[in-house]
Amino acid sequence: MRGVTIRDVAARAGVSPATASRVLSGNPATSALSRERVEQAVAELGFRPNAQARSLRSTRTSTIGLLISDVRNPFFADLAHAAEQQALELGLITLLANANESVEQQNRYLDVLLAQRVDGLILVPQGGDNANVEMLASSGLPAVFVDRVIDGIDLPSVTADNSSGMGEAVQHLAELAHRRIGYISGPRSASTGRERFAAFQAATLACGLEQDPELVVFGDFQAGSGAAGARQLLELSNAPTALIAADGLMTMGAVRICQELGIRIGEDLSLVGYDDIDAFAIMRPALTLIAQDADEMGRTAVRLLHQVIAGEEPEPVVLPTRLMVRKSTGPVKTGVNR
Amino acid sequence: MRGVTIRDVAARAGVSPATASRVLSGNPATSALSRERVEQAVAELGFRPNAQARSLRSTRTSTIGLLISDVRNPFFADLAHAAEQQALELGLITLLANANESVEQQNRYLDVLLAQRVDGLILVPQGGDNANVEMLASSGLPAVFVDRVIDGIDLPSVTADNSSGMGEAVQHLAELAHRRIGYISGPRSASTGRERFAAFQAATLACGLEQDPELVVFGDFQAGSGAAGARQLLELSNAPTALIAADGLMTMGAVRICQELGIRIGEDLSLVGYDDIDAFAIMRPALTLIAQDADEMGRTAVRLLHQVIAGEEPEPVVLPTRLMVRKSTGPVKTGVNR
DNA sequence: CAAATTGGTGGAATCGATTCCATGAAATCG
DNA sequence: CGATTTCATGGAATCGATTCCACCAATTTG
Repeated sequence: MRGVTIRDVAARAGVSPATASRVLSGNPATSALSRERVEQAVAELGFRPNAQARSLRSTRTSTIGLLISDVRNPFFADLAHAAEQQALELGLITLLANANESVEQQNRYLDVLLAQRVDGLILVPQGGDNANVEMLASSGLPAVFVDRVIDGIDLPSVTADNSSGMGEAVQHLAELAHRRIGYISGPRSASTGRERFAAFQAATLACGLEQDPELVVFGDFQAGSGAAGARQLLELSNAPTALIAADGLMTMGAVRICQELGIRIGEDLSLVGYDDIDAFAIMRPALTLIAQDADEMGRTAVRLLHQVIAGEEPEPVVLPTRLMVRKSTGPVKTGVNR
Repeated sequence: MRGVTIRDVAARAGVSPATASRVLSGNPATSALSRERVEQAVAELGFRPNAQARSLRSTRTSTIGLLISDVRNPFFADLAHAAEQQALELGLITLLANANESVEQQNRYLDVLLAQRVDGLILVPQGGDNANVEMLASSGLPAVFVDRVIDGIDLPSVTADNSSGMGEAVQHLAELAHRRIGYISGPRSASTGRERFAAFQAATLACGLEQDPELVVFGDFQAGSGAAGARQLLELSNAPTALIAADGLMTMGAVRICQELGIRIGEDLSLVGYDDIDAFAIMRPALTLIAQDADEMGRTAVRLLHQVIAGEEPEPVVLPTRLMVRKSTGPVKTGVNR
């Protein structure tokens, strides 16, 4: 069954490999007769073109790579799903790779995807060692950044406005009379980590809130660090009355810790999460959060990449973020010390 | 930068392409001198071997395909993550593809992955049109089923014991005096859907519970169908006092509906979920659920595939499932009609 | 010291599909 | 009706790395 080549097909159809190839690639310069005979031979032999051989010659693979930072993060799962569907519509196949929030693994997959000669690459860059990403950018392979960018590397990008949603969140908490807001930040190595933190600082300053460095802890966008950060903040002698976490997984970690410590979210503590993850809607209390549109981000990334492949130079796209107020935030409790 | 071939490297190093190739593939029949010169040339030119050309000749790609049914289902996200890490340890690169619970899309990706000449394939088969899967099985390409199987197609598999956890769950509910248990089933097209349903029926029979066909609704393993199913069951004139959902996403849908209908989970209604998803642990009340080890399943699938690639014929592996009792199940309320 | 082994090397064939180029037949035109 | 264009086709080169085979030099062995 395996090892059926186009030569076998051609022989069976009584034509040359050249003609068989033309039929298979939809080249119009083929007669109805040979088209029919080749198609029948293909069916009879169960022929499957070897993509390697094909793209070796034609230098196109109709395949794009999507290198995300964490499959287990629902935000990226959604993004990947939307991107893949959009790619399918454009006739592109998506090979998904998971950097697992590790630069080393990112670089490894970068190598693999380049070696696979994908037609283009969508990348959620990890911070740290950028050598491979720089190589990618200068290689001329169509590529776009999604969600995060790397300063100094000029590639088209789709990102979210990391500032406006955060500003709304801080203002919302300020209006509820919170003065000390704890912040569980993403890593400084990620642009999203830096931008959200900067937005947090700017907003607390603008609202005249306390700017105590003790109120900020740095995590790595994974649940464990969110938990550790929340614990550290909540065990402060002068603990914050509200908490903002900078991504979905760290939010989950923070929630877990609140429960362990017996802190009632929405009453004893106001919590603002990040990312509009399904689970956050059905939690009780439902989580107030900063939402970004993962689906739109995924789709846009593919469209941008498609443009780059077509030789265009698309402008960077910045999608909005917004605060969704639900039940995990409330007025600060005055006089009651927990 | 692009288009550097091994010929360029060889020329720069002053050796033949054959020697350059040997150095690059770690063939011991190379002198220290040429090894050094080739490596330097590679570095200077930024040479990247073309995987297509390589595997065209050597028929190995060191790449495996992992075709899951839904990236957005945390169970499969966990499974994919674990599989990928295990593959990396064995020196294999995982290309992840997402069937999106659709046979058509599964078949499309099956074509692509075969054309990419992956060394092996791990597949969560969709039900329905099996033609492509049969083709796969008879093609001789190393392949294993994970999570689900297709009857009549003899491939090594890693599945969960869909029976024991379900049995425990029904018994647990029976002990809490529930007599009418609603069941939100997976599709009959999936082996897991069928097996869990069969286990549910067997267990209700064994425990002497009601076997009303009205108590069973069929979903498609996605959140929407879980919601629709839960609504249908809970709006029954003679509604069940307990609900079991057959996968994680349908469980989430069911929870959402309970909240919409104002039904207090764990008090008005007992709910047993499926899959040990992080979110289920931090929900209030924490969900009682049937847990399977997604990580172990992913790792085992890769190990099995590795064995198949090595020419062995591994036995099917069945992993245990177990009931984790938390707070969403409680004694049936007698006398109180909601 | 001749013969056999070992080790490194280069030339050339190879993997399978695509595509350039030349060719011959049919169709169109002046 | 001869000349030109169109069209389908086959032969052969090609993509880039691997690997078989032959070769030569250096070493070891009888």
